[in-house]
Amino acid sequence: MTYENLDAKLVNALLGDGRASLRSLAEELDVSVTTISNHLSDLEEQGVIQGYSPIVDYDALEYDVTAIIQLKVEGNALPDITETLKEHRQMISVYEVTGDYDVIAVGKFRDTDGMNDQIKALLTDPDIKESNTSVVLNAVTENEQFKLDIEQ
Amino acid sequence: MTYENLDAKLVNALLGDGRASLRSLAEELDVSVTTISNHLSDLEEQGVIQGYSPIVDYDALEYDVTAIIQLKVEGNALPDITETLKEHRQMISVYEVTGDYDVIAVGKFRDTDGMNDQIKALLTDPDIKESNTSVVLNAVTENEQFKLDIEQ
DNA sequence: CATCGAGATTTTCGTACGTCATCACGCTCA
DNA sequence: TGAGCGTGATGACGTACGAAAATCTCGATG
Repeated sequence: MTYENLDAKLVNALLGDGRASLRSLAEELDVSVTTISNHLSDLEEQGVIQGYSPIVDYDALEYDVTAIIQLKVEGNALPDITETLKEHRQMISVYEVTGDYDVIAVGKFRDTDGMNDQIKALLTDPDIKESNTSVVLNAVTENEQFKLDIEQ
Repeated sequence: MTYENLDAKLVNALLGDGRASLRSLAEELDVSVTTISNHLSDLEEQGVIQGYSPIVDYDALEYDVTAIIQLKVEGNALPDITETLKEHRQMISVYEVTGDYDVIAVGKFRDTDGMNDQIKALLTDPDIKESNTSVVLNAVTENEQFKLDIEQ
């Protein structure tokens, strides 16, 4: 097994259970606990693994509405706009993109009223030339982290 | 402290560090280890916490291209299309939405060639009436899970 | 109708025990 | 020569269990 292979397998194992103990990981990958510990530290230091998080079901917590907001922005205002969006904690993802629009953002809200209020407040910015909001009817998959290829 | 309050604080603490030990969580929230253990089990059983995951930096792993794909679909083919997208493991999120398009999906690819191949393959489906792909220039924030309100 | 209180239920706690993570060390193998 | 291994020592960890505390239930009472 190559070094990189073990790293990829380790990441994949953690993607399966982010709270798995080093011992169980060692058993699963058939290497020693020491090796797991060393590789995991390396992955964290390299920034491949940036941290750990519970997978929270916001639907179960009464954040029922997800919306995808697309914006056309005055060219030089793009950094300001994305920074503003980023500071809204309910914005899950904010992307600067190519194509018809300049920014695509995904946000979660308690209800349609909460969504309306926040989006209307956002759109008062004069640097926003055009906007387009899609409300999510069904999140088929969301924020799914995929497992890495294992080279044989 | 109300029951719900402790649960929200526990989720928030885990959002800060998803591998935090029960003891450190107990100390942070000023309750016993047993209480943390019980509440955490409950949150997991209720589905509020659906699991745990490392936060993987795909950029560091040579998945450099993120694309947002929007599709207009023949009405009755929507479930098939979303299911197909879901099965592509590199699709991070797949949403059925209101608005101009019927489906919005976010995918990650090794490079633009890989992206092109996969998207072209997808678009051969005759039930897709129209598509629009935006390439992400800059992921300002991505898949950020936000902390819960704590009712006082 | 508001209040009380005994009993049941739920929630929290402390303890104890077996397991785990970490670190340093020297060894093995290719 | 460096990646991986095993060992041993130490402190931290997770879990089970019974006891204690808090909360809820609901009929009785003034």
